[in-house]
Amino acid sequence: MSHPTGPDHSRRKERSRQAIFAATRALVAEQPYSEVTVGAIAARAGVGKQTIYRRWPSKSAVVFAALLALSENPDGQSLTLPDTGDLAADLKLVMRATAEEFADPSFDRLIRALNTEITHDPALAAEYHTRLAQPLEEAKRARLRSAQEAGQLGAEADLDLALDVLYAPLFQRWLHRSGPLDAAYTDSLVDAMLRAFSP
Amino acid sequence: MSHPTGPDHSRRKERSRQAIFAATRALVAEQPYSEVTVGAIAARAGVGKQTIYRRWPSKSAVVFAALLALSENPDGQSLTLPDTGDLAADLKLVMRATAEEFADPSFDRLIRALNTEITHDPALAAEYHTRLAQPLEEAKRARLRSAQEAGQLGAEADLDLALDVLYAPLFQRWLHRSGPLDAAYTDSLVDAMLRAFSP
Amino acid sequence: MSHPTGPDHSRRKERSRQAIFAATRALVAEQPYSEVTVGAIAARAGVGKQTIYRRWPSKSAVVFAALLALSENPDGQSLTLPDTGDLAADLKLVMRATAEEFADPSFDRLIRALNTEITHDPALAAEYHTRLAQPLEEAKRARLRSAQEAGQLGAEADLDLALDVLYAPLFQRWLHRSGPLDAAYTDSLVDAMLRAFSP
Amino acid sequence: MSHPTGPDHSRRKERSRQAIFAATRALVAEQPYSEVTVGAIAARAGVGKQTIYRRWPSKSAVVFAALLALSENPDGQSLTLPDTGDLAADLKLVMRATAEEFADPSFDRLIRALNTEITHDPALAAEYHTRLAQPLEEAKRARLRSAQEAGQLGAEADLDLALDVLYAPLFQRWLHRSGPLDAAYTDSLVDAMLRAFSP
DNA sequence: GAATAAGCGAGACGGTACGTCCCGTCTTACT
DNA sequence: AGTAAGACGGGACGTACCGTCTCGCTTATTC
Repeated sequence: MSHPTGPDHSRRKERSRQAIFAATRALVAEQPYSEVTVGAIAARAGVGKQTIYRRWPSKSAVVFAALLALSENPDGQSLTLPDTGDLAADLKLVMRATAEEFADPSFDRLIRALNTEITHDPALAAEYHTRLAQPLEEAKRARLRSAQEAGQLGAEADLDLALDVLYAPLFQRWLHRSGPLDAAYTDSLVDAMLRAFSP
Repeated sequence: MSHPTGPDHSRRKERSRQAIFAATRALVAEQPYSEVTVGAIAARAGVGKQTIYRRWPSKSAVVFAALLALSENPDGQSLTLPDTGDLAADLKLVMRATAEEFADPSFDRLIRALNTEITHDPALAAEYHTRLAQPLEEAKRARLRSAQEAGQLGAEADLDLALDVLYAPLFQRWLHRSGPLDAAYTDSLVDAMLRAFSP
Repeated sequence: MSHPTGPDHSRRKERSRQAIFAATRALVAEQPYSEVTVGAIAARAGVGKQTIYRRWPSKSAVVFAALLALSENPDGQSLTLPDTGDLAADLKLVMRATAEEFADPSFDRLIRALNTEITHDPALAAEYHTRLAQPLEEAKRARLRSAQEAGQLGAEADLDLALDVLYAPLFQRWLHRSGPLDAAYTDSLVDAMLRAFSP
Repeated sequence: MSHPTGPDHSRRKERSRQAIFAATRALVAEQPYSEVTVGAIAARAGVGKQTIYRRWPSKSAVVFAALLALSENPDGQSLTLPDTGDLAADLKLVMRATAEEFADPSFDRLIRALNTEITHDPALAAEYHTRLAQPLEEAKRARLRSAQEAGQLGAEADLDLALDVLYAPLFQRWLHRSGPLDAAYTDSLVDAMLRAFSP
């Protein structure tokens, strides 16, 4: 089973691919996204600019691919959220962890860059949803479904809506820096969601 | 009554100011934000580039000012939301109207541009909150407070959290284009919020 | 009397023009012509690349203009060759001086570069002839005409042909490095020309 | 009898060699020399770039080799100029023929390219003289020597100088396009040379 | 006749210069 | 004094080739 595109320069290809991703992540983490240039990525990766342009059409696409490659689960095993039986406790734990991730400046810059890109490019947005957001959402939905089956959520509860109610306020507060991402806030979101969707 | 800046050039100043804002809004509405340039705004407004740079430090600031000027309530009268006494109906009406606004492509582009800027620039974000978001939020909060006083919401309800639960999912769905912004969705958000915060 | 092309930024313009010419001459003199780049000229001149491209269409044109500017007689006074009455002595003197000029490595590189350009671009060749070659040729022709009137050259002698016979072998020997450019050679050219065109 | 370089791939080698030369000549004849690229030669010849770089160090060298291969006398027989006993007539004939060769656009481009290369690269210049120029010059010199022995040229005449006087003006007029390469001009050169070097 | 290894076509690679675009500043002529 | 116009120094863009490298395939010889 060979590629139809010609000789398989796969070793060099893979090496440069990883170098490009590493350089991209480093640069996006250490300076504002708009000041990252394709030339700088190439130089840091020890790669010609053409090697980047041959594979991706724009800076956005490279950055996006670099973040995807970082986040993707390579061995196909699916994510699962903790399930102790105590829904409120489990959700509060997970949301506090999420809020903490956003506190890291590098991660913050990376995700802001990613968010800007998917905001302006529907094609990237679609790929983002398929490859990153959906697997994560599915894990969250699975936890809610388990709670629903245990009678902790209403039988008719719209679990997707419940997830929106949980996560959208957190995301928005982070994106607009409109308030602290602390445990009090995430806990109150969990409580509100439970009041809305309990039986 | 002259300005403290010297002889009275205020008429010219005001004329060019309005021309710049009009040109900015037109350009941002008709093409991707990143392709709008200060040079193009100046040319369209029939103004020298320096006239823009003398007043604002960057493209973002001009765009932001143009949007502020558009949205601000010039005569100081504060916004109010409808209050028929039926909280659910009033909120559903308002949220459907909000969702419809987002459907307009020009408005969509403008708000995405604005959102990108405030996402990356905390100073702009602060100004945005003070001058645009807070007045609107205050109007919404006032409506909820009125309902709370009428006993339609719990006495202890956190009204800011309630607003987040109502609006953040709507905003996120629009920003990420993760689903239709239809009445079914906005209505279900109102219902969820009411379940969570009713007495 | 103003330029029709807009505001007269003539001071800056002239300063950058001279800086570009100086940088060009320095670079062409110190390295092979093909390794001189427009970017390097701009950097050395402390000028943006666009300032060069705004004025000349290509590297060749800049180099050519820089050499023209160097060689042109700014105050309109015409060249004259020595005229002692002894034609052979005068010509031998002039040709030895010409041969010595070619011995300077910087000058050599500059003239080779110029020669390559006019060899490949008829438009440049025409300009070269009008502005550099013809004035010089006219001076030489005038010396021969003076000799002709003194009866030292045949009345019917084709003076242009005589000039070709004098200078073309010198030029070719230099261009192809096919032999030494010494006094013996230039003197023998003068002698041959005199034998061919004396009465 | 095998080459020292290993197994005898000489047939393939020779085929690709000829393909490279043909492609090179075609490309140099049909477009400006500076726009001919090694990649284009390789593609036109149906050959990998490495096959070219393995054999020649640069584009110049390939072009030069292609022209040498074209012009060289493969069977070792030496050139001879016509010798009817009438020196003036013989030389005028030969020079008219030379002038006509230069009129062919393809030939013109080829020779200009060759000239540019040998102008800038002394090593190529040396090879050019040894393998192309000298055999031709020797033939011309032989014709003059024959005339000298017949008493048609002075016994002391410097035949190399005579050749320079004949050919350099023709070459220079072609190179700089400074006048028509017609019979009147070539004839007048022959006449001038004869006046200068006759007994 | 199959195994071996040299050389080939193809073309991706790291790198450099290209010529263009736009930035934010500066200069000029005009009002 | 402040403006419209636009040239300027600077720097990133995305492209074209350079000369090198790696790959799989073709050949021709060797066992």
